[in-house]
Amino acid sequence: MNLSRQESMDSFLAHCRAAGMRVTPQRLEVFRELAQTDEHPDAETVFRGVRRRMPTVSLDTVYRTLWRLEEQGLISRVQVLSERARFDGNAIPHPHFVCTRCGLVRDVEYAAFNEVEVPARMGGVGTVEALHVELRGICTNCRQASGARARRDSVS
Amino acid sequence: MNLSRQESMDSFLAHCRAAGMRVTPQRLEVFRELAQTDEHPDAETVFRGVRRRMPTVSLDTVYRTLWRLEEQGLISRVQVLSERARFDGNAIPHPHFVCTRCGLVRDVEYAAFNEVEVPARMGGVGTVEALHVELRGICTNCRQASGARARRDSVS
DNA sequence: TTAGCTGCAAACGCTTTGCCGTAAC
DNA sequence: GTTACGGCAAAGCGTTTGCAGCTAA
Repeated sequence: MNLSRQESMDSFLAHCRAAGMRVTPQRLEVFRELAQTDEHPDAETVFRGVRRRMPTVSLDTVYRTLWRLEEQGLISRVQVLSERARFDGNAIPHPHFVCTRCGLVRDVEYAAFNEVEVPARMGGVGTVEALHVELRGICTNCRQASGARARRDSVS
Repeated sequence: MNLSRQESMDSFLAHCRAAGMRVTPQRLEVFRELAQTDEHPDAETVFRGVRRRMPTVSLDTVYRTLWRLEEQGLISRVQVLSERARFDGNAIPHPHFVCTRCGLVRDVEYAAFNEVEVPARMGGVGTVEALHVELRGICTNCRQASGARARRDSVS
C-alpha cells in the first residue's frame, strides 16, 4: 500500500503507458506533488507546488490532470461526489449509501456502524467528535439503466 | 431518533424559540421540506419544493436558512466540509481525519476500519464498492489557536 | 418599535471549456 | 506525421453578499 517515492513514480509511468496515456512533464509533476505529501491538498495548492519547478504550468492543466489521474484510479478525491451541497433533515450522524454514478444519497441500516468505537483522540492529529461513514457504490436505478455496462465498469 | 412529522415540527419550533431565532414561514417550510423526505436534496431541490407552497420564496433565502439550521444542529449536510476539491496520492480507500474548523485532512490509523465488513449489497438501494470513513473533529492546531473557545464550542 | 429576516440582483470563487499551437509517440 | 495535450482566456455554475423594505416578536 505504501510505495517508496521511486517505486511510486515507476508504477505511475507503467500505468500511464499501459493505459495509452501520454507521459508529459506536467503529469509527472502533478503526480509527484501528490505522491510526496500526505496533506491532501486542493488543486490550487498542487498548482503552486508544481509551479515552483515548472513556472509555465497553468491551473487548468492541473485540474485536467487531477481528474484524469483520478479517472485512472491513480489518485483519489477526499469528500467527493457532488458539486452541490446536499442536506439531511436528520442531524444525528448516521451512515449513508452514496451512488458514485448519479449522486443519490440514502440512509442505510448498517449494524457495523454502531459497533465500532470512536476514539476520542486521533494520535497527535486532533480530537474526534463524529464518525461519518459512506458506503459508495452503484444504486439500483443506475445499474438497471446501464445494464451490463455498469457491471463491467464497476470491476475496475 | 425518528420523530413523527408533528413531533419534529414541534421540536423545531421549540428549538427556534429557545435559540431566539425568529420563526418565519420560510424557515418552517424549508425545515418541513427536509423533514418529510429522505432523499437528501440539494438547495435547488429544496427551493423548488418550498416554492410550490410559497411562490415568492427566493433561492438565497433557502441557502441562508439551510446554513442557519445546520449551524443550529437542526439539520446536517452530507459530504460537507470543503468548498474545494481535495486530492489524495493514495487511491486505496482508507480512513481520514477531517478538521471541521480548518478543513485539514490526514490519513489515520483506525483499526476498527479494517475490521468492519462491507456488505456487497445494501438492501434494495444498490451494490457497495467501497467504504469511506471520516473521523470529524478539531485538529490540534485549531484547538490550540482558539484555546478555551474551541473547547466550549465543540460541546454543542 | 426594532432587530432580524427576506427578496432582489449583482458579485464571487472554484472549476470547466473552446480554441489553437505544441509536443509525445 | 498524428493526435493527444497544454496554455490562455473567457464562461459556467453553485453559492454568497449588500442593500432596502418588511415583519415577527
